[in-house]
Amino acid sequence: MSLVRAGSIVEADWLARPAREVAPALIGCTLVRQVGDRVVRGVIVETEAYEPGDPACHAYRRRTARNEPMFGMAGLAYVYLIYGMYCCFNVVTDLEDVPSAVLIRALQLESIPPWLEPRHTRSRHRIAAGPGKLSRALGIEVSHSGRRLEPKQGLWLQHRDRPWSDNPLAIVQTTRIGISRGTELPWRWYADCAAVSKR
DNA sequence: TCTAAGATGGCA
DNA sequence: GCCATCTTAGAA
Repeated sequence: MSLVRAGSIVEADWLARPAREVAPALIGCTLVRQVGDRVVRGVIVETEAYEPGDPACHAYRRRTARNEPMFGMAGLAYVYLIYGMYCCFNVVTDLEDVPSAVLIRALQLESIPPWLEPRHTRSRHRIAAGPGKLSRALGIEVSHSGRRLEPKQGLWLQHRDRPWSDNPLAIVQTTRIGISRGTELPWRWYADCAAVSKR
């Protein structure tokens, strides 16, 4: 693994380990979205891990066209449509052919995305509180699935900034939300703040 | 504060 | 039918 500098871009090799390790490590990192010349940044405050052998993992049964990116190299995006109207954004982790990913569930946004409709910007601190709202806020769609997380794609990750490292929020580990199997696995992490989907 | 149900579409 | 969701309405 390469040396990690505060604020530097997260590279694939840093993500090439089990999702249950990456998920808590991503808390405090920044997700950056660029559309044209407009940039929106948000600190990741809530994550969930999905791994092989985990009945809640999309790749639990078999490899399909939808879950294909989960089998790919670390550092890819895995995005899927849920309940017909929302997208969920995941960061692919671990080695190739080891289907695993981290669901990014909430961000503490640095600024209000200028492209968002006013009706979605009313609850200032909770605009990206929840995976569906997060994807809507950043304009992440299924078409991003399988793409690398890098500036060239307009979507990438940065390591924790110095301010976070100097004064980190407490990280809570608990069970995952919105699933019916694997409910006992404690693979959800969040930083205790208002931007989290649920405490 | 809580529970229930509707919107809406791909997937197994 | 089931969903790694969110919002709104209505009960309590």
